[in-house]
Amino acid sequence: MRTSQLHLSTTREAPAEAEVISHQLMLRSGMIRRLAAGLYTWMPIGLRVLRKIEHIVREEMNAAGAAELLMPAVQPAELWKESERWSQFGPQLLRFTDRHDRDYCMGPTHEEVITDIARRDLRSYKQLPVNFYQIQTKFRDEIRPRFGVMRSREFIMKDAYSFHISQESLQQTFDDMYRAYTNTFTRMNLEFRAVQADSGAIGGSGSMEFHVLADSGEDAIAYSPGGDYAANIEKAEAICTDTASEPTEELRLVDTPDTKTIQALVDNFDMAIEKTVKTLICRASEEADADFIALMVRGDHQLNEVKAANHPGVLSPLTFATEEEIRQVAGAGPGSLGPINLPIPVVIDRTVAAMSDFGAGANVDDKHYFGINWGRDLEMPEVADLRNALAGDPSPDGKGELAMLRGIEVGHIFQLGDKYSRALNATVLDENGKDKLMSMGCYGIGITRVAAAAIEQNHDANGIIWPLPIAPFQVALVPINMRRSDTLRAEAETLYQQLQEAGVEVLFDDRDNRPGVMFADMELIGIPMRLVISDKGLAKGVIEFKGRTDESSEDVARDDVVDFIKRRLEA
RNA sequence: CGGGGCAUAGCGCAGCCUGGUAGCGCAUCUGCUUUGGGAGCAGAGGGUCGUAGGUUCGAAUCCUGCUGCCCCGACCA
Repeated sequence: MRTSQLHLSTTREAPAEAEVISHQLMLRSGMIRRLAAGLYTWMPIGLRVLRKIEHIVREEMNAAGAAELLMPAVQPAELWKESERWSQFGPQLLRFTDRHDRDYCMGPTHEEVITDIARRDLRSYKQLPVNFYQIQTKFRDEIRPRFGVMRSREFIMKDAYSFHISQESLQQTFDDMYRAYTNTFTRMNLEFRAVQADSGAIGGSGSMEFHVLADSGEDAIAYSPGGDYAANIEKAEAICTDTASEPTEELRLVDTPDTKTIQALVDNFDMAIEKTVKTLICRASEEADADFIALMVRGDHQLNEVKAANHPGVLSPLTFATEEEIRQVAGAGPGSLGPINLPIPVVIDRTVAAMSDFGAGANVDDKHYFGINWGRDLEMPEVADLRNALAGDPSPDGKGELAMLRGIEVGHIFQLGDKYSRALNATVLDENGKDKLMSMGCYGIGITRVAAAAIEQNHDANGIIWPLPIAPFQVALVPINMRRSDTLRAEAETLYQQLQEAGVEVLFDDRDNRPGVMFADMELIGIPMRLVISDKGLAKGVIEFKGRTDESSEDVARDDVVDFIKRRLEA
């Protein structure tokens, strides 16, 4: 392709709205253009990247035995009412009516549609297992679309759904998908990690996320450098190996004016933050014998909201009590809460259970208890894993200590079980001729997000550094002052032809620009290899080669240059 | 949706406080020169200052409503 045909449109400055580097570079390089909040046009150069990503995903899915189909983006409300997600999904589901006043939505995901297909088309266990996938545009009316294409409202996803007669079969396909995803991201030359993930309200035994590693990633990943353990911070178990020491202090009630925060407690009373306890009050679930429930973590620890919401006594989604509600149930404001004389159920984190001689609010304004000890001063409440794991915690697999990484979630594989097959009554006849609910798995890759994540992971001051397998072009062919030399023009055209005939994806910069402009543009859009052809070089019989991340260029004999590039591509 | 901010040419910004001819850089167009790291000179085009109202002789500027966008929170590929 020639730059003159590509509509290459680059800018030196990024629009002020772009915050993260991938968004800035995608706008500057002309990959995408914004239409409205969370809606983007993929310009020719951006679309080439998308197609490359799709191609690899498609090949790996096909290789793993999945069958591609294409479902409608618009879905009828009936199906969603049947699964009860019409009411559960909330405002993230974009709904509208047609001319007959029938309800529809833009598909945010396709469990309902595929399960409907399955219950109509699958009759016998002999047809199982089966794994369908599609690569398709989704719409989720996100509260806050952000970071350009990283979290847009309209995006392209590869979503796959598998159907099984048994858990063993589901597990096997799940494992196949795990390998397919590993192959997929490996082939894209991305640095990634598969991590255990929270399976949320759906339950199920298996849920793994695939994260592209990048310092700017939104998700924290806890992993064991010496072992195989890796988990999303939402899921990572926080282990406490300490046990409570014998009490050495008396319990005492202390006046603590102007001490509403843990930090104030530490500052005003010279208290170690590890000797303080933070109390959070949230709404209780129906299982609890109260409207509210108190959760406690050590002063310097962070409540893990996913773990909290998963606790049976806690209302999901997690809803913190308002200050007014706190006053009603505890008799004091949020700055003076603690376990003693708190008339609601209490759940404490494992670390809190191992504390002694600690301080916490007295449930009276401006008063705290110091020297609290479990067993002596009050009964030990229920203990649970409530906090975020931290670097240095023991690894749950028993191998060494946890370390932290940041990642961008680009894939998720999930064992759904029979949640949707039950709701939509998707059954097949088993070997005894009896109806049996199929179990399901689902497997997603955010195609558009992969493009953004690849940039977050691979860029420098000059622009994008595409990994070769997903680069819009493999080679940039840059002629120097072609307009002044018919010889050079002819040579450049010939080389362009030869590269194309050799199957090389080459972008020929045929604009009448100064060299600096062309170099800067080719680097900004991130083409992995560059060939510079000039009269000067041709006089010596050479073409100049430079890799996108190379410090300097090297001369390659004109006659060898096509083979040289082919060898590079095969490497 | 709650909290904060912004809206002036395609992009980045100044002007607003203290009302009176709308400006700068990049980009675009023309001409000449230049040509191995985002050229120079000369010229040109392009803005109902987000929108609706109000105050005023006069509003980009002051006031009010609305809309859009960005940032922080909960959600997710």
